[in-house]
Amino acid sequence: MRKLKAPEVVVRRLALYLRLLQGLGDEGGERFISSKELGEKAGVNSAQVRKDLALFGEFGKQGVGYEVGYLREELRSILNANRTVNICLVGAGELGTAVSRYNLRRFAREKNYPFRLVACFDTDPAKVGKKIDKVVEIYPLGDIPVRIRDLGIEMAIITVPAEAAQDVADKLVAGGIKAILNFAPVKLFVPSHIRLQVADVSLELQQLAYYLDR
Amino acid sequence: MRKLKAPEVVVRRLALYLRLLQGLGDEGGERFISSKELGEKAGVNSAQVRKDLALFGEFGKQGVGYEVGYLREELRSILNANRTVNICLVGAGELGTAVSRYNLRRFAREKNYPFRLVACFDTDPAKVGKKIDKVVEIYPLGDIPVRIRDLGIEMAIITVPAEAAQDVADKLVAGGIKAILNFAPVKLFVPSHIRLQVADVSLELQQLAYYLDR
DNA sequence: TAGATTGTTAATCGATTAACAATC
DNA sequence: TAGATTGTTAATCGATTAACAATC
Repeated sequence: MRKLKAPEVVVRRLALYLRLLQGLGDEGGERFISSKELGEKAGVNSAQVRKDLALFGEFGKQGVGYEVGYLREELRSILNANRTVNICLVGAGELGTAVSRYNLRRFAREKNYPFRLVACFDTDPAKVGKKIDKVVEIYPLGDIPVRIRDLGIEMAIITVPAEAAQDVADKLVAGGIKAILNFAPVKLFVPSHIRLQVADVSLELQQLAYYLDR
Repeated sequence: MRKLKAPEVVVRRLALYLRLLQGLGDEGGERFISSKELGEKAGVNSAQVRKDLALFGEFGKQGVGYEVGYLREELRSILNANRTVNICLVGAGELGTAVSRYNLRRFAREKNYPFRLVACFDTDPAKVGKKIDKVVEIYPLGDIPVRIRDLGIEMAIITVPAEAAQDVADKLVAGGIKAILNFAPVKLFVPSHIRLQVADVSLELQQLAYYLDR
């Protein structure tokens, strides 16, 4: 349990480095990779790659680079990608169902995909009791605290309408969730010990639109 | 056509301010809002709000604040939210279909939602020719250049598998797209005049996972 | 006028990049 | 040994916050 407070932007790049290393394949490829090569794949400066990694240890060999397999395992360990993380989804609408299936499939197909969806929640009584992909049950929102505890859920994805999102976030926090990925188009406020990540499609489109005609 | 190169992070906050102002409602609310109030809603420092806005003009009145309706219209103009922007989607799989429907519905329901989905593209011959929500036709990838031109498409959303994403991006760029929102779990490389925004669910989950046990 | 809040300058903070001695 | 590349320090760059005169 490292108590390291790396900047968010560094964590994001580490996740990218890990993905790139995993894409390199176990066999057949080069055994070592330099910060220059990794930087090119990631679209960042080689000094930045070295600095990011150096925050967590000395993983490289001078004159040679980083051993791919070793660095990959180190990053998996740093990012908690070396264990299964149980997640849940709140809001089993169309987007929520699509995201759920996407996740379930990656978990089933990729041996290193660490996120396992173990529960969904929805207010709609017609949906409660049904299952997504025949495996993940949909529970009522009131079950959030029990299920988080009993199923060992650590992170949640919110795909409810904007108006409901803050209330859902509050319930998740009260239930003991540790991190939230929010798809709802609202700014959420959560206690500072809860990690919050934003996946706001219309905000991102609006950002892109700024650059049109420029 | 302002030729202003505002930092990306400022543009993101402007989009957030605009959404907050739109949420305030035309009638009934206060006529003016201070940088302090807007900052609290947005979760940012009041000085930052003033600085962000001051980059584009003098929108406020000393001692009073910003007139809500006026500031909203200015922001809509700055962000190109005051006109309809035609968009397309490549990859009419489950996630793509969900995102498409989400968009179509917001466009239909919210009078100020500026993004209109006018075309989808997919390689699957079984999908080509069908329509999403009975209104948006699915075309083969080869049609990208023609449709971009004929339908006046400015931005694209990519929801194809990782392996296909770079090729799709290249086709979109060749067809004259101006901006791309990428959901595929790969780092894309595009020319510098093309704006690229990332919506990478598994990368965001991986980022969140870092903070577990910390 | 007195109080409030802007727009802007200056101070602070943090992140990126360059440079290079250490060393494989 | 000669060449390459790391880890790290120093230099640069950019973004955030504080402070305040201007003024509604």
